[in-house]
Amino acid sequence: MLFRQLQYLVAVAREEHFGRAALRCNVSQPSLSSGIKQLELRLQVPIVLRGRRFLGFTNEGKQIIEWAERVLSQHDAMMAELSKMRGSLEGRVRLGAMPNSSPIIPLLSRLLRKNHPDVEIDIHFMGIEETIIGLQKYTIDVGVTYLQSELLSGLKSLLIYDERLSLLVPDTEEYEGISSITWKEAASLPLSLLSGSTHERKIVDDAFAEAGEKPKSYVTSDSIMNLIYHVMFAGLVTVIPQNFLLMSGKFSGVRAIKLVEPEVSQQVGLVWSSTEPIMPMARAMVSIIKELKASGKLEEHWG
Amino acid sequence: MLFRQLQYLVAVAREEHFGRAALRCNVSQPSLSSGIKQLELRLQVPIVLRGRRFLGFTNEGKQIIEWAERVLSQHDAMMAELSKMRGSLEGRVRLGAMPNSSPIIPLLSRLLRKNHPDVEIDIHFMGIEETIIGLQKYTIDVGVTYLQSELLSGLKSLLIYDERLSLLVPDTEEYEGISSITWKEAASLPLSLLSGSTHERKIVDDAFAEAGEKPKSYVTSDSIMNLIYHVMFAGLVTVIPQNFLLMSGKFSGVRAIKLVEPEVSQQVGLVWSSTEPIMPMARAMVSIIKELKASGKLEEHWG
DNA sequence: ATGCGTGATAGATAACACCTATGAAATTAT
DNA sequence: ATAATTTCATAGGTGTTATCTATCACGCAT
Repeated sequence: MLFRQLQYLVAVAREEHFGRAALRCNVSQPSLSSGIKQLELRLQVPIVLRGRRFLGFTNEGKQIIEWAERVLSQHDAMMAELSKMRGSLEGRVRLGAMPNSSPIIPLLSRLLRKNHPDVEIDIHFMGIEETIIGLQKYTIDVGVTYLQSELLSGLKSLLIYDERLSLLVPDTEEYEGISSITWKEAASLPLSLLSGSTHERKIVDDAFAEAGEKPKSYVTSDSIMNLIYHVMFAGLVTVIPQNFLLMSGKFSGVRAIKLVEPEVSQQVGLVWSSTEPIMPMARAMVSIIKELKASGKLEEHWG
Repeated sequence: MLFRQLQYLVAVAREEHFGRAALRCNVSQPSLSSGIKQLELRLQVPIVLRGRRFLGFTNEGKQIIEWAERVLSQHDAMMAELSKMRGSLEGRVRLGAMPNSSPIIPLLSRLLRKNHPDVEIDIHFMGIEETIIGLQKYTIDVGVTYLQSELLSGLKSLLIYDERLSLLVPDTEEYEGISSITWKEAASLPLSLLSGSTHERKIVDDAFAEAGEKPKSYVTSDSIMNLIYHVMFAGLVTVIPQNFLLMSGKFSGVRAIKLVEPEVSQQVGLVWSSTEPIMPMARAMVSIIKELKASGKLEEHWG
């Protein structure tokens, strides 16, 4: 049962703990232990660094894990294909999404649940580069990211929506009646922005740069939710994707103002590996996006 | 032991015969039979059409085979990676090559044997489209084809050499002293050309078209060797890649003449899947090509 | 009919994947 | 220091199963 052993191995890699890994695999801890040992015996190479507890993997082990994940990914895809042939798609979609796409993910999962009630969905938020690596290494099935990246060669993609940037401000008299604002003007306001060197932050910086500004950010955070809270409770303003606010009035005490000169627009879409045949989970997600776009639910979602 | 069962399945698919498949897998025929049956049981789906002999596969079976090949491809890659870690690369390279590249393949296999004596090589000649499909379906590890095809997106490639076309003529006084000839002139000679709608034939047709000619082919064959024989024994002329003849005097009674106006040149290179990490067999072939190009053996090979 | 090829079936055996119970070493708490 | 806890390995037993050899059943050709 080599497949099982590979599953044990990746479980140990994820949990870094034999007991929890066994739990995740629904076997007893000794079974998992001996499974790993059998694997090392058959592959003729030590994999786990063992002192009286889990100490990590050997270099060979790390490589084996990468391959094991690929093997299992294909295995799971085969099983999914089979379940579909038998009637209903079963299994798990591993979705890698950029945080900016967070508000629309529920639309996807809702449709997924409707069309394929037996499919679970694992959502992991990650950066664009990480998403692409995940697709290449088969640790995720599909990604949701910006499409215009150069990194997407060798991958297939499908547009979901255009992301527009807005300025989020407190709903006070200071900003009353303002329906649009230029980046230049915004630069002089008390800003809180996303941190780091992410693609998302770069878009904002580029837009300011195009308006000849290089504003400093009073508060820097890696969480959009946290930025919104800063607008609510600290009187700062921030730049967020429109879709975070356009679902009518889910946040109170804040308002979104259109940012112009320039009007920044980014394509957000589904990305998946261009293998042939297409992995069944990826295909399922693609048809869901198509259904979503055709149904008009997207526009409805954000008014 | 699902892996074994998948191997049984693809063996049956290849051999279309249970006994030979068992032989190939080094197990007895009943073992293989029950292995297949176990697989059908576990996957809950009939795979093989059974009357008192092998009658083909069900539709589900055909799909399962595709996935099985992908799974096993990753499995074999993992095993190869492991053997490399343990000292020497072991396994089998599945090479898909276009027939035109036939003369240089021995150079590759010779270097492969030198660098990796434990690696076997399976050479299958096939068309460009077939090669690309094979790479996508993981039925081959690397391909040798023309590089300028549009179909190569999502694949990695490395130039091996430039293919030039020559006119092959009988070594008689009729063609004595002629060292180059135009496509226009060649069009009026008794031609024998490759058949079909292959990429290789299209290049020849395009060259003639560029010279304003659309010659008819007295003899049409899908074998370059056969075309050469027609030049030798039927007094016809043909268009062949230079490299078929430039290895000094392996064919007697024929001569190659340079074809000009236009001078046709096609890049021939190694192609492989752009997965990450790169499959070990593909990596081995890549480094062999690099070594070959650096060593100057290629130029030496054809004078 | 007779013989041959092909795959399924029967019965026996050895391997092994799994379990529970327990042990040994290291870390943490008292 | 001593005890408790955590963590993984080991021991022994059990049921499953992958494999083998030997044989059978069916189709097909001579």
